[in-house]
Amino acid sequence: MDNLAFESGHDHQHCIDQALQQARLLCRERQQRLTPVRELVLKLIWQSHQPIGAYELLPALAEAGFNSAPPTVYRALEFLQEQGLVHRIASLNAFVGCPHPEQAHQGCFLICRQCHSTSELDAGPVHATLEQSARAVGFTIEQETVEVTGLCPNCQAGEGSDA
Amino acid sequence: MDNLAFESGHDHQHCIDQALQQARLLCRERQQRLTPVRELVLKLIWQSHQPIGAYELLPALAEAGFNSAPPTVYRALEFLQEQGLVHRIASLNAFVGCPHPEQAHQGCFLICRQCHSTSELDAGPVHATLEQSARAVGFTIEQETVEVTGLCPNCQAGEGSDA
DNA sequence: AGCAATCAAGTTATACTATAACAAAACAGC
DNA sequence: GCTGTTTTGTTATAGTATAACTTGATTGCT
Repeated sequence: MDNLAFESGHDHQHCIDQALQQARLLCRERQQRLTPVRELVLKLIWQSHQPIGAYELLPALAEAGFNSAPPTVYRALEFLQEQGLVHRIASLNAFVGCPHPEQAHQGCFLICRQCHSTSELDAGPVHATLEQSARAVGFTIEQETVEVTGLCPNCQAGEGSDA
Repeated sequence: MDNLAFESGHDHQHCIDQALQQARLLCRERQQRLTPVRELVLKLIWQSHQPIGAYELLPALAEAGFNSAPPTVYRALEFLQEQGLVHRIASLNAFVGCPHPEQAHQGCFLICRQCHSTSELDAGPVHATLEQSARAVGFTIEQETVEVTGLCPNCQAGEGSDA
């Protein structure tokens, strides 16, 4: 689906701008308010371009003149999650920008344990498999947490030359 | 694989006894020490038969005369996880007994949001799907977190009659 | 524009989850 | 029994998240 995270030479600033632009558009369409603090949180998350912890965002909020107590950032994160603009990575207690916020979906992530780059995959195939297993036992799926940790292509190369 | 959690009439005490028996056996085989505090933690986890938080275990440890500071339980949990006897559920910050500790494997869980019963599925099918997606982008999988939340059969029945 | 209702942000306090670091005790092999 | 190793006790603290109440901004109505 979207594996920019594993490509070395992509235009990061372009990523950020595009994500923000789309967020503004979506929020307008949905009549949701992408307030300054919410937009800043989203921008910071995209700037990191890796899963980032809530508390890591606080200093930048403070610098920008906002209140930098935890509830501020958690409230922004809650909003952004509701709008599908960011996902939470449970195994890392961290948050990452969603490259496809236009329609609600479950996340499915590949997370490099070394460089922490994270790629969101199409959750479709995994969902189909899970749906089948769940149906077999009569379970109704509402939410899926699929987080895969390992080594991205770049870091595999690195490990090989180290050894 | 093992869906006891969704079957209403299973012999719970038997579950617990069997899990403990197998744990003792495995640890002996592996020359690992299933000390009293470790065994107690394992027993408590199986008694709950649902994901249970580390701090919820502390009172019972205190009653049994052990130190009940967090490190005690976290160390026991770490050991039990290393031995494959329990899994951690990242999306709940909780721990659950593993019904198949005899060989290392990734967990794949169905978690009922209402009654909190949790069933560990065979991770094979999901793993195959993930492996394929990962290979396509050159990612090497090391660890999988697959946690599905929804409604178990029993609770679906309950919701129907409520509405 | 003025008002009321709603939503968002500020603020303080605290709950929950997990680990670091060092001391004491228990255990295993010689 | 001595010694090195593993486990447990103990104290302190780091890291993550939310409750509850106050203040401020925005919206929609008249």
